[in-house]
Amino acid sequence: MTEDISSQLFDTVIGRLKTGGGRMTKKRKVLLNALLTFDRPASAEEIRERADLNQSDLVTVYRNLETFENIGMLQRVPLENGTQLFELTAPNEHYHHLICRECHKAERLDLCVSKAVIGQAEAHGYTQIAHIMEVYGLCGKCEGISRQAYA
Amino acid sequence: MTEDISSQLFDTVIGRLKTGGGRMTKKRKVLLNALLTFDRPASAEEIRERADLNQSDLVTVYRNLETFENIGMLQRVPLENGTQLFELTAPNEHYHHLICRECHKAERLDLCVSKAVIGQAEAHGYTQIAHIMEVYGLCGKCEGISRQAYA
DNA sequence: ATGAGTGCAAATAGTTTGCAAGCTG
DNA sequence: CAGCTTGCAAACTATTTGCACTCAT
Repeated sequence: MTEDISSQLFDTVIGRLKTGGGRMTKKRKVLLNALLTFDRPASAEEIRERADLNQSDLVTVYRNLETFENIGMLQRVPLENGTQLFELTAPNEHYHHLICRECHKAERLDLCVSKAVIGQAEAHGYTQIAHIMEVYGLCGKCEGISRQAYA
Repeated sequence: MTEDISSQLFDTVIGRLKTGGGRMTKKRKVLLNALLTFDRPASAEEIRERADLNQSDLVTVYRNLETFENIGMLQRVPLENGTQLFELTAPNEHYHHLICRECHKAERLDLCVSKAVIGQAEAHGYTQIAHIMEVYGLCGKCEGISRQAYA
């Protein structure tokens, strides 16, 4: 993720917030910048830790994440255990990931099923269609560690 | 889901349980039968309500679901809100669904991304690969209802 | 000064765990 | 009768909500 793309995203978020009557507070700016430094989806807790948001309430993080989601710039990524990660995205884009179930390292997958999926869903009479697709595994690093643990 | 397939699944579950030292209790039998009557993934609560498991503890439901999962005969289906549904499957099979986010009605999708997904994951050095893919929407019926509600 | 944003505390909800008691094989 | 299974109560965790206070516009 280059500088350009980051600052572009930043500006887009601000623009959309203002359009919706939102404000740009100090906390929100820091939170947004923290989000931009991730090259993978991150948990609310991780996002707070990053940057100097440590003395912010997690509630604030969640509320801002929700706000970003509402303006179509944030994607929730479900994990196998029912919790979720969050990732800033270009407007109304979304991605699929290969996620290590240990360290949460994630890479974007080069795979999109939107067309097939939306087609089938519409054929069944569904509207407001959304979908998730995530791949979980153990990355090479974590596999080594877990092997050690059980040795 | 025909009788044959159901009873076949039933027998397979029992066989695998016994192999693993498990027992066939009354509750477990009822729970299993309840699961078989669903033609879609269902929540733990729904599963308890079905059949006469009302006076069983939800804990028991969860523990049995876990047991069935451990013998490779149950799939967890994540919802958008972080909760999950459960579905009996043939050994180590899994399915993808089109789920109504209101009534939880679900249909199996005719779509499998396993090969593409596993290929990419292995190329990245991952092991123990699993994946989820679920499609959410509003079914025709629920769309009508929600339109009424906001009218 | 209006109302969006924040913090604190407390509530939720789904799910899991500990332990004593009850069954199954 | 050994130990898998169950129930009850309580813990947990991520997330959400209520309300008073603060800050951006």
